[in-house]
Amino acid sequence: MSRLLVTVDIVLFTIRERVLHVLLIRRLARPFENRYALPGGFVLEDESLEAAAARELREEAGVEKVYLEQLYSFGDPKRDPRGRVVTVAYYALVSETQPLRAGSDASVAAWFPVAQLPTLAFDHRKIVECAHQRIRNKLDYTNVGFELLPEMFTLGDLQLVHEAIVGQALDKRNFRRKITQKAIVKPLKEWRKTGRKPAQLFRFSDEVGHIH
Amino acid sequence: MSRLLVTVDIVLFTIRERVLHVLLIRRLARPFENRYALPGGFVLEDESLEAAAARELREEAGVEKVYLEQLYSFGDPKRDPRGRVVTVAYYALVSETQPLRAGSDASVAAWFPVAQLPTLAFDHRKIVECAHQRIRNKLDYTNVGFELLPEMFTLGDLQLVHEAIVGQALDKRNFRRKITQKAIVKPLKEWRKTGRKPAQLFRFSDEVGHIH
DNA sequence: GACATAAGTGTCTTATCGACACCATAATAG
DNA sequence: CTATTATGGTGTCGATAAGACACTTATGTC
Repeated sequence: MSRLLVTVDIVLFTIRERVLHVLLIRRLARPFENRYALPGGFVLEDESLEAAAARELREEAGVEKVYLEQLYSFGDPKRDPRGRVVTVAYYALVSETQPLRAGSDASVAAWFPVAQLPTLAFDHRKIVECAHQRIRNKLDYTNVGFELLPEMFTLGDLQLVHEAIVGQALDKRNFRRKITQKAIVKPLKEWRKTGRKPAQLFRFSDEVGHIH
Repeated sequence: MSRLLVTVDIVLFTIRERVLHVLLIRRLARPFENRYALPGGFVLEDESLEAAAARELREEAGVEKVYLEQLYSFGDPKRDPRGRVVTVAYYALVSETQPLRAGSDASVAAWFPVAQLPTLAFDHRKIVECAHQRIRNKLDYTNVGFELLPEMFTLGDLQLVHEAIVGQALDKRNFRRKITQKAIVKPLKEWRKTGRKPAQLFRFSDEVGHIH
């Protein structure tokens, strides 16, 4: 009946320049000094795991109100050289347009393409890979794709999100067919006029509700 | 940076009499004295989470060598009236023929149909429902169905397992087509002679490997 | 030998998924 | 102003998967 250190670590995804990125934080303390690691920290005595994850996201990444979901718990006794630490990993999704609050120490937090990560501290690489796999799997049967977009988006935007997550190009017509016939998206009467030909805007059809 | 109590709880499934059952243990101590609860216990300082789950299964249920997979972690600060306890839940699957070792205190451990559970201690009902949903979802695209069967089984057996998990009858011909064309099952040259017409025996085709 | 029980087998229809090519519209470059 | 370029938007065909559906066969029991 021993007490253990319990942390949460969060894999925060976003899409920048059509590429899936993860937020990493440069460690200033030992162990793994100067290595990049996931945002995270200890769970306090009276907060839920999810609340801890949300708080760490706020404190370390300056991010508020994100889609947040539990990923997996990692408890190998040797995963932290300092001693026994169990971590409950979460993943989170933010749209590119929702900027990180500058409150976080910008010099240490940075976005990395998920396909080109630096060497990470602890077992964080494994955690990132686990999270990436999870959102790839959930792309088809849940709403995770929408969480990486602003409220209004074009079908082109949505396709780019899917392509960034699965890491390969998709057929435009097949993609649009699948999305529209699932009726999880609601066409608006507005068109985006930027760029080339105006594109119709859509929003997530909240009548369906969020599926996890 | 507070230390927290960390437990593992295990939802152990089996199929008895064509119905999905869960193993529960009657609590002898407070809180929830005399209520049924999931087998589980504290994680020791130097064992992994999975090792803790396997150990508790051995100690409390007398079960060895089962399919064991992490389910979810529950960390509501109020989930245990004694104080803060984070639990990492696992689910496990055993075949009906693999008997529980009598070593466990048989008077307190008992199987309950998952559809007719007694009132459970803590948040264990939620954990069982979460596990049930998980294996239902995984039935189609993983091997969980086989883990509830002995090494050799008939397609009729396998169909009964699927029916017990999804809770409804399946069409025999469609089921057999799906199973056989996925080639995840290997026909043997043996027939089971019990019952009525002899039925061909199969085994899980381990060439495919286990898919989680 | 009649009956009860589970094993085993095929077709048709429908839905889904992937492959595939062209025109339209607006901004920008020359 | 017109040529270029980038993105938006659209339909068909074939393959595959999935669901609905009924009868015959082998064995044990009464």
